[in-house]
Amino acid sequence: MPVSRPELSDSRVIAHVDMDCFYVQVEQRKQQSLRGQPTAVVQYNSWQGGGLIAVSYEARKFGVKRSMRGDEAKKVCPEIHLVQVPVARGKADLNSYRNAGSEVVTILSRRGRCERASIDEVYLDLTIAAEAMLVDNPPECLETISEEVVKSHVLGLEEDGSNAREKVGHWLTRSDASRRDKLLACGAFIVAELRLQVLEETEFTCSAGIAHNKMLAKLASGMNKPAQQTVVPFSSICKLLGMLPIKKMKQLGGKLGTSLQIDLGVKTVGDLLQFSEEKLQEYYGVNTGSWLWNTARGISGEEVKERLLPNSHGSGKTFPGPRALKTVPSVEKWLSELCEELSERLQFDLEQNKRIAHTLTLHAHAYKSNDIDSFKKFPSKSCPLRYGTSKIKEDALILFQAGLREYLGLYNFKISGNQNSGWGITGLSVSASKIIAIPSGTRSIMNYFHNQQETCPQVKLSSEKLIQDAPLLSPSENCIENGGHMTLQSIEPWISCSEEDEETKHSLPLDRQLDKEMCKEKLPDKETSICSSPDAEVYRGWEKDQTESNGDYLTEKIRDSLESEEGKRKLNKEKGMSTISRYFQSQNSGDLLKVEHASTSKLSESPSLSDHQSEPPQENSPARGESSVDARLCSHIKLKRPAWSYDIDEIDQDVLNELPKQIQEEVQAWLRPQKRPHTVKRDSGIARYFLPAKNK
DNA sequence: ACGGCTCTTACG
DNA sequence: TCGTAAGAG
Repeated sequence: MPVSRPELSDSRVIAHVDMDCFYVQVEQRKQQSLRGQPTAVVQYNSWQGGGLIAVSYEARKFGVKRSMRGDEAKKVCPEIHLVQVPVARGKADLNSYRNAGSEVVTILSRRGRCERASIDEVYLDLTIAAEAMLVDNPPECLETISEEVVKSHVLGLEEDGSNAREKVGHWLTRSDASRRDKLLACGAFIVAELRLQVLEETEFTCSAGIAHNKMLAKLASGMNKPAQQTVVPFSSICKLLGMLPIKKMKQLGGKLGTSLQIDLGVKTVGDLLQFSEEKLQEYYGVNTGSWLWNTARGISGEEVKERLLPNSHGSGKTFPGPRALKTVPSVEKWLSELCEELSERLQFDLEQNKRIAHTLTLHAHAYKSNDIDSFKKFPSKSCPLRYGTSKIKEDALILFQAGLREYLGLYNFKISGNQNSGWGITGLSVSASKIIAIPSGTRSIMNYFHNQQETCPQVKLSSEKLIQDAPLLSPSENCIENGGHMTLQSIEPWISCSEEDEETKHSLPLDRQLDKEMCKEKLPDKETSICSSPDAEVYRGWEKDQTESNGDYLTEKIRDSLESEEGKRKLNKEKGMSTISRYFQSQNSGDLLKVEHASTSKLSESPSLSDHQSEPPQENSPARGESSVDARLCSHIKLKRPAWSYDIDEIDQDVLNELPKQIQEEVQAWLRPQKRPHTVKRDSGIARYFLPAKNK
């Protein structure tokens, strides 16, 4: 749902740049003979010639549309060239487009804050650059203006006939213009340059909108395509929105827009002006109501975020109708393909961008026949993400099984969980999210762990969560290995190592526990992470040697848990506790819990655990005031292997009492599961538009 | 029982 | 927090 943001400045210079039929351009660059030809990119789908996902402007003239099938397109445009999307592992492979998108983003980010909005779109905040230009090199002083910028469209200028360029040129260089208009004019110059650079360096054309906010820039970029740009002066806003069909506004293309039409009789954005903010809030809630009110006036304070890379990676496939997957093994097979692609992209992201994803999520669409609640949705499930293709596969399958069990219900799962009776999977996807840049430098790594400990010493686990998520925790938990060195050289090997290597030797070298359970607030962001010295540091692969059994162990447990509710509860407790135990271990409460120590591996040969009391200064040791905690944490991070299971009765109350209060509370809460906090249903509001139309 | 396949954001 | 839903392209 859209949310209103206060407008911080009304003279920002914001651009939206949109690649023209991007996939087609990528294919045309690859195969130059397609240039200028009516062309479309089709997605592999033998049914009716595949679905079009991008259509060249030449083909559009013939009436070819996206969301036509290949066969239809041929009918209206027999000359059309249909190019197939690359296929890998039995599914569409969009990597070439992603990479091309990155090329463009790199160029477009040169002049100001840049937000990658999708594979082929970015927002730019050019305020600073435009202000600077206005000071140093104002358009009114320019002697010549480039072809590209004089081709701009300026809303509100009547561009009738041949003198359009003259008028635009005049508007751009007017010395008596308002400051806002001058800033936009500067923006137009900058964007024209950027677009030219994109063309020269990538061969791609794009269109752009230049305005005072994202909403208007986006609107404008679509007004003159392809390969053109459009400016929205302040004075043109009213007219622009007054005419605009409500559905054309971003965020109003779906149910909300429909609801506005039906419930309020609104046809254009301008029609919204009649309604008071309160009225709109009454209908659509405070946030959306305010957003609508502001939107009608062309007000949008949404900022351009600095983001050049995606926040998540996903890989999915649909299995429509008769192709639905009906057995667990077939699901496993496809899951495996999807996980391979995902893993590959994660490795790539790691190498290229030094980022690590922390959460793995599985989504599925399913149907089941002959059941009361056959409309139930397949629940999505997530767990900590462990690097390594086969680990991802393993975990994804576990997530799937957990989801399936929940979807089918205990009874049906037991009866038919494994055979094809009554259920089918029509869509599967795995995705990786919570992608965080690896802080570089020993100090920042130390800081990283330290901060996490400082800011969130409490293990954030509610009993509710435990029960819910228990079976979903990672079967094998990694421990943290921080050798104190991190260099490119040291990171490369395990990045590029082979599958076997990866599986036997390298797990993800990051603290999933620490960041996930101890301290989400203080994850290193641009401010806190120190990008200082490229000095020697290592993220060693966290060894693993307790893995093999764990996957099976978990599977067993799930199976066991099916036998009785009691079994289920027990399992949950164990899983939750193992999570807590990991924390305790890193807190150096070795005797608190009885753990099954796995054999040591070569990585843990260094200083022994007992050193932890004394300062174990490592090379490049933190050696700052707070080093004691750091060092201790690190030594544990380095040496301790979290237990997979332990005996709950072994918890020593005395030791427990020594723990920080918050931890104690968490443990107590776990020992005596508390009732859920009663969540109050939000004041009814009128959530009408969320309901299917017929229910209204 | 779908156009496929991604991706982001907001909410409870 | 996780899981869901809407929305965009």
